[in-house]
Amino acid sequence: MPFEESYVAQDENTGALIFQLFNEIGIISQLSSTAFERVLPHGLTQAQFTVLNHGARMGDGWTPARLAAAFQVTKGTFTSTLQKLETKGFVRVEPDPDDGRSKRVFLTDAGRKAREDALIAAGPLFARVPEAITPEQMKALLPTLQKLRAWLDNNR
Amino acid sequence: MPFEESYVAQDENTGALIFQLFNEIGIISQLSSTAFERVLPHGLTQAQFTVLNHGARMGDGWTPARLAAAFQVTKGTFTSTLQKLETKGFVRVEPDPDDGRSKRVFLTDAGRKAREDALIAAGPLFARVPEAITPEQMKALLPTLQKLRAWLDNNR
DNA sequence: ACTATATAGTTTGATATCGAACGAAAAGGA
DNA sequence: TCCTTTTCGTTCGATATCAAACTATATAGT
Repeated sequence: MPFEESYVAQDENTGALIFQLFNEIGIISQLSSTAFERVLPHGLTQAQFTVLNHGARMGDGWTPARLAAAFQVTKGTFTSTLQKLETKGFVRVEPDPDDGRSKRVFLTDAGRKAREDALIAAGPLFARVPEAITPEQMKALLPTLQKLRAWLDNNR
Repeated sequence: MPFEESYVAQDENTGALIFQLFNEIGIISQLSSTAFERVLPHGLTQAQFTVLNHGARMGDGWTPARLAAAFQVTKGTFTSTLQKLETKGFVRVEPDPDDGRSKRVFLTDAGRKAREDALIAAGPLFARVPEAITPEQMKALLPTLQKLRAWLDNNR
C-alpha cells in the first residue's frame, strides 16, 4: 500500500451508519408525536402541551423569544402557538415592565389543569412503552442522545 | 411501609424518563433534517431525497402505496412528493400492467445523478458527526432505537 | 448625544403534511 | 354471478411550520 489512508474523510460504513441512525430517529419522532397528539385533550397539539409542561416544570414568566429558542421553533411559529394557547385561556401574556420589546408568558389555572389532564390522558400510552424498551435501556440511550442533540444545537 | 408497591402502574421516574427520551429524539430529528435539507442540491427536500435514495439502494419499480407505507407518510402526502420529483424529471411513474389500481415508480438517470450529487453535498456535514458521537456509540444506539421504532409502528 | 446595530414580537406568503372523502379497480363471499 | 369489502391513487380543506420583511425598542460605538 503506497501511502497511509488514515486520513480518508470517512469510512464507507460510517456514512451508512449515520444515515440509518438519523432515519430511525426521524421515524420514531414522527410516530411518537402522532401517537401522543392523538390522546391529548382540549385539542392540544404537542407544541402547545410542551409550552404548558415547560411552564409547570420550570416556572413561568419567560419571554416568548427564550421559549421559542428552547423549543427550537422560529419566533413566528411560537407567536402562533402562543395565540392558540391564549385563545383557549391556558396562558396569559403580559408586557415586560423592564423591556419594552419583550413580553412574559404565564400559565393560568386552567392551563395548569389542562396540563394535568394531558398527563392523565397520556398515562395508558406511557404505561405501554416499557413493552418496547426497559427503563434501563432508556437510561442508557439518553446520555448519547443528549450529546448528539447538544452538538447539533451548537453547530446549526 | 404497609403494603407492597411493586404493582404501581408506573414508576414516577419512568414517566419522566420516557418524556425526556422522546423529547431528545424529537429535537434531534428536527435539527438533523433541517441541517440536511440545507445542503441538499436541486431544491430537494428530505422527503424527495429519501425516495431517490430508496430507489437507488433497494431498486425501483415499487408502488406508491408501498413507498408511502415505508416512509410513514399518508398516500396523499406521497402523491404530492412524487409529483414534485416527476416535475424535476427525477422519477418516472408508470401504470402497473398487472393491477389497474396501481402504479410503479422508477428512477430516471437524472434522478440517480441527483441522489449522488446529494450524497456528495452531504459529505462535509456527515464527516463532522463523529465529533458528536463515535461510530461505536452509533452502533450501540441502533438496536434499541430499532426496537422502539418497530413497537411504535406495530402499535399505532 | 447620535448613529448604527442588535433584539423582540408580528405578519405574510409558501410549503409539507394530515385526515377525510372520493372513484376506480380488485378480491372475497353468498 | 352479483354484492360487499378492500385497496390504490388523487383531491380538498385545514394546520403547523418556516423564511423573510417589518416595526418598535434597546444597546453599543464614536
